[in-house]
Order: sequence, then structure tokens, then C-alpha cells
Amino acid sequence: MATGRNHRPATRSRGIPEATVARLPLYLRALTALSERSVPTVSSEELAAAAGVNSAKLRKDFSYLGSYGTRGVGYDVEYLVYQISRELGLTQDWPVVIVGIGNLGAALANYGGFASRGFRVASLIDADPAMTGKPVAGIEVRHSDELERIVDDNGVSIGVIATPAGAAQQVCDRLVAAGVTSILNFAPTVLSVPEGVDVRKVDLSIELQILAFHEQRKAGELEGVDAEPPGADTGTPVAPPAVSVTRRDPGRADGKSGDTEAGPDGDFPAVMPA
Amino acid sequence: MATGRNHRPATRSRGIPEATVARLPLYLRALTALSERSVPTVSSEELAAAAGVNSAKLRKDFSYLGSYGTRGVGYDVEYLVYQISRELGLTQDWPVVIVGIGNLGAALANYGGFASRGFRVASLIDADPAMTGKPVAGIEVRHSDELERIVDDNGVSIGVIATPAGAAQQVCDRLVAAGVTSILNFAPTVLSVPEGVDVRKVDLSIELQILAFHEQRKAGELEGVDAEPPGADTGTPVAPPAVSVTRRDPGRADGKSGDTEAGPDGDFPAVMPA
DNA sequence: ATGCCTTTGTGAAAGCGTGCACAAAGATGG
DNA sequence: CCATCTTTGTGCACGCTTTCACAAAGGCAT
Repeated sequence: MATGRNHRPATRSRGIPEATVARLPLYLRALTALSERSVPTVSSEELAAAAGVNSAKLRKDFSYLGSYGTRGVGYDVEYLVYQISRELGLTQDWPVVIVGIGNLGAALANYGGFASRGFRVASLIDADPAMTGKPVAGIEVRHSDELERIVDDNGVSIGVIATPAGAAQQVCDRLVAAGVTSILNFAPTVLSVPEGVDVRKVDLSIELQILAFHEQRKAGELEGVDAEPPGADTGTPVAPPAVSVTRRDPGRADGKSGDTEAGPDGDFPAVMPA
Repeated sequence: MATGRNHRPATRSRGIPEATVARLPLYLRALTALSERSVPTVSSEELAAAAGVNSAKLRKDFSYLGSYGTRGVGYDVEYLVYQISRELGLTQDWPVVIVGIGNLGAALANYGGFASRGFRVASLIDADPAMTGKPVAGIEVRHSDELERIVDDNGVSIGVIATPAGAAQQVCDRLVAAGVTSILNFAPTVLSVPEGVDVRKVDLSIELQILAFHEQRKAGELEGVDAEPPGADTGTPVAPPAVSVTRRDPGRADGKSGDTEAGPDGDFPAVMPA
């Protein structure tokens, strides 16, 4: 679930629970779709279905924002779009820098819609001198030497880290020192930041592994394959057969097993490094 | 937070809480790093610090797996790596298909390390005939007409959707019909799937919006800027000024505001469409 | 105007997750 | 063999989240 640091009461921020905040973007998306179809009002039931949540939960979520509905009718779509946008801080412009223009960084930069919801790519930054000056998504990549100046000049408070894991903490430190107070981290590392800085993490590796867990569970439920009785205490902790076993993929017998960071695997550091 | 569907008791799967499962990959990563440095054992305190969690939580998490530690010493790194890998189902090979080879799909495919943790890219699939046959990351892109056959031939049970939002549900339906039972969705849509199919969602848009919320809150705490007293009931729901206001960016006055899907914004559908 | 019907907003309760604090377990040194 | 010290495993309490269920509110038809 890509959670950030949680060294705070979880429900800071004037009453609105963290869980609710995390769902507001979901509602906003559903509402925007309705708005584009010129739907004037929507009931909690309908909107909840569109957002994929329980209607009672949705009503309670909205109740934290205020009483924006009309009993017997529902919610005014446009009004709610505005209220949620305002609550999320999307009615203002957020300049964002992306650090690490590898495959992922480039993909992010290429997404033109970045600008369409209050976020604006102020700059792309990469440490590789070969990248400097190269245009990506119409923006010239700038060298990381300029990081501090870029952040300062543009008043950037949100930074996206798409570097290899090894560089992430250092980049993070520099961003924070330069004034960034919110970081979206794609690198597979636990970033340590000072109090007051928010970090959120997106990690495909983790998502896939969670899916694999459930998938295995599903497979094991049907037939007791490989399932090894849970309570079965193996007694003395015996050393495992090897780091990885039971691969049924015959090929790929090259030596590149241990994927150390900055390894040979392209420059897609944010994903699948486990 | 990229949560999947939650129409289940949350703590299904033989006792192991969902929250614990979500942290296992984190522990695994930290342990793998220790293993590479040939560290033989680690205490819950050290490992917790490396994984960025509370040590009590970590111990409780491990207690669901069994008693794999030694009091007074800690945990055997290799043994724990093996146990967690096994629990997550990473000791077997998971063939994965990626559907939608736009910027993001290509970025995912290019990540060589995909294979390094039990996941193997079985095939890349795209609906655009112009893409068919083109090699991406050394794998030929195949046309979506072949989707069913590919899934069937390779015994694929995990699918990654990186298509535009408009195509996601359709792709999802076809994947499920073909036998896929776990889906990682990068498209900004709520997918509806039959019972027994797991969906997890990764959504940069949502993460950024959550950051913006906290950022705004931080800014508002210092000075009462724009903060509008929370309890202030505006009385009758007045229509909002406009969909977006208060942008302080002077430029970008083009007409592309509403980003409908399949819009002009490149092919990075999975991110920032809100 | 009145009554009915729909839908919101919200107490209250149940369910989870987290973190404290400590007893039990095992290693280690004498 | 015993004492001490470290570290695990877990009972317990607390707080956040979710869900239920229903009264209050408002529209609408007659």
C-alpha cells in the first residue's frame, strides 16, 4: 500500500483521518468522470460503487469535510469536486521535480497530464552528465549539481525520487536540505528524513510479492500442494537449502542472480529490486 | 496506498494478517541486503530499523510465521530469507504478462531485475498493431488478439495492466476469462472482478494528491493562509467558482484542461489522470 | 398542506492494528 | 553448574477504521 512514514498520530491534520484522506483522490476521480458526463448529482450509493468503496464509509468520509449533501437527493457533483479539490490542496499549483531520469523517470516526465491536476513538472534532474541538456518530454534534463538552485528558484516543495536505490538517500538529503518537504519515493529503500518531512513510497516489487502470496494461497487451498502444515514445527532451525529453490524456469542460468543495486539491470531502479 | 479489493475478512489466509503480509517484502529486502553482506544473524531491533518499522511489530509479524528466532541471539538471516520467500511464494516461478506497452509498460519490461525474484515476464502485449513484433527489452511485443493463447500457453496467473483507463476493464475481463487470478492495475480505474480474483492498484496520482494534502496542511499551520475555518458552514451549497482556481502559474493557458482518457497526453495512462 | 419516500449524517459497536512491557528462553562467562 | 545478560515471543490495552442501523431532513406528489 505504499505507505509513508508513520511516526505521527496517524490522525493528525485537523480531524480528517488519514484513511479518509487516502480515499479522497478516489472520490475525486469518480466525481470528475461524472462531471465530464454532465451528471448534476449523485447519491452516496452510486458514487461509492464508482469509487469501489462502501457507501457508509463514503458518507462518513464526506462528513469529515462538512455537510455537502442534500438528503433525499444526494451530492452536487460540481460542488463536491470543488470541495475535495480544495481540501486536497489541488486548487493551487505544485511545482514538482523528478530526480533520476531513467526509464521510469522518463515515463513519468512524458506523462503530459502531469499538469492537469495542480502538479507541474518544474524540472527533470539526473546525475549522468550524458543526460544533461537532453530533452525529455520537452523539458531539458539538468544536472544534479543544480538541484539546490532549481528547488529554490521554483519554490519546489514536492520531489519525486526515481533514482537507483544507492543514490536515493543522498538525493533525499539534498532535496530536504534545499527545502523540499514532501517526497514520493520510487527507489526501493527506506528513506530517513527529519521530522516534518513526508515520504510516500511506491513499490511494484512489494505489490507483486503480495499478489504472489495470495496466488500461492489460492493454489494451495485447492490441493494440498507444497502446503506444509502450518503448525509443523521443524524443530531445530535447519539451514535452508539455498537462497532460492524450486525455480522451475530452466533457462536464465547466467550468473546474475544477486541483483546488487546499480547492477546491470537497466536503469529501472524503482521496481522489483526486492 | 494501492490497496486491492477488500471484500474479504482482511485476515483471511490462515491467520496471517494482511498488514503483516504487506510488510514481509520489506523485511525480505532488508534481509537480502544483510545476506549479501554475509551477516549471519540479526536482532529484531536492527532488522526493524533497516526495514523502517517498530521492532515489536516486526517480532509480532514473525510470530505469525512461526518461532524462527533464537532468544538472546536474534534471527538467522539465511533461514529467515528462506522462510519469508517461501511464505510469499517466491520460491516458485511466476510467469507474468504485461498488457499495454506504452511508456510505463516499456519501463516495466526494461527492468531486467524482473526475473530476479521469482517473476518472469512471459510476454508483452499491446493492442496497437504498430507495436506488434517490435522488440521491447528483448521481448517481442505481441498483439492483444493473442492474449488468451499467451495466458493459457504459459500458465500465467498474474497480469499487469498498464493500458489507458478506457481499456483496462476490458483487458481485465479477458485476462480473468483466460485464467489470470491476480492483477496489478496501473490504470486509474476501479476494476470489477469476480470473486476469487485479487486486484492491487498502483496509482501515482493518488500518492501525489495525498502528499499535496499534507503539504497544504503544513503550509497552513504556519500562517493562516487560505485556511478557511473548518467548521464554517457556507450555508446553502453555492456553486464553485470554477473547476480549478487559484493556480498561481501564469503560463500554460492552453485549452487542454480536462484530460479525458485516451487524450493527448502521451501514453502514460497509469499515472496522474485523477 | 400533508404524507410518503429517498437519502444523508452519525451514534454506537465490532474489528484490526499497533506498541508497551514483561516473562520465558537461551547464550555466555566464570 | 549457576548467575547474568540479551533478546525473543506475546498478553494486554489503546486508538483508529469500518460497518450497522436509524433518526432527521428534504423533496415530491397528491
